Amino acid sequence: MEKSINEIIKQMRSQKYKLTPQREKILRVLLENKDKHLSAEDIYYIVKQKALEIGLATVYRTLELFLENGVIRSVDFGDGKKRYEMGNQDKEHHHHHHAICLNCNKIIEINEDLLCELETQVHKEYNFKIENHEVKFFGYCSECDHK
Amino acid sequence: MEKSINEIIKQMRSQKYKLTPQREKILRVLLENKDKHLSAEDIYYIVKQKALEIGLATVYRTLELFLENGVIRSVDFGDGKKRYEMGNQDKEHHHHHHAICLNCNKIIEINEDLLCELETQVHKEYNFKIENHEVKFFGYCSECDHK
DNA sequence: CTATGTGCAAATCCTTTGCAATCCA
DNA sequence: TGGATTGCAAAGGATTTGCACATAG
Repeated sequence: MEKSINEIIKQMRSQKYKLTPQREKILRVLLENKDKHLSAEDIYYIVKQKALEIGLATVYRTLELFLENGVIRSVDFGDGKKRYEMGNQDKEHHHHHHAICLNCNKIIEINEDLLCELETQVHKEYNFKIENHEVKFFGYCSECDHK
Repeated sequence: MEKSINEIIKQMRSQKYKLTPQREKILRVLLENKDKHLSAEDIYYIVKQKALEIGLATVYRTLELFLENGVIRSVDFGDGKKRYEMGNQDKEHHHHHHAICLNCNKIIEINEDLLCELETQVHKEYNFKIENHEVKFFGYCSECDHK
């Protein structure tokens, strides 16, 4: 279940963070675009459009803050910029995968928790022809686990 | 089976490409560092060290060339720069996965063709504690497949 | 009030590009 | 020779940082 904006705001307040109009607006933009994978610049322009003066640096700093607090997560589609979406990266939370079209750059969200059902599955369910896949595991190696 | 340097050189020659000392040196550096995941800058310095004057732009241009011809592939560990290694990205070829330590940034190569055996497997075999994994599929969606 | 947060501009980092000089085939 | 390739320096795009001013709590 996704956290509501109020829960997140409460969470922020309870820490040493201030709830500025900029932060709240960025949060709302992210919430209103759960399906979009916005870049920092995307967010910057959307917020400005909504009649709030804001600097690009503030957007970056706020996203960094949200990232550190598990409010959002970042995804990298290899196009040179990071994108952001609601939700944290914890293992407990739902992971969804992305299929990126090499031709039209469309990003298809694949809600499939098991990685087991490999190319065949993806191909069947989404009619997406896989040319290449990339897997990254983030975590701690045996030497660092105990630190 | 990996192509030998001679095969690759032959392959380059057979096309419209010229075999310059810079290109050959870069190729050798890549061949000699199969396990390293070098960035363009890494390669630049290694080549210079080997007593060959070269420009960083040439390194980038050569890597681009090799990439287009399937001589090398690029990997992105999310640290802001691309890294390169021998081998192409074809589905027919062997894929290996990377486990990236969040603490020491060590990159562990996981030679496992089946993705099925998920976290449990990786944890058992490499003693790597996964906090997060990311999967990317590159290919063509149903709308683009036929083009 | 005062630590925190903001906007702006400058700085950084990686990568690409323009161009005249150079080199391989 | 002549088109491909190089090195340099400048340009580019994304992100970060320094700093004086503004503001939430």
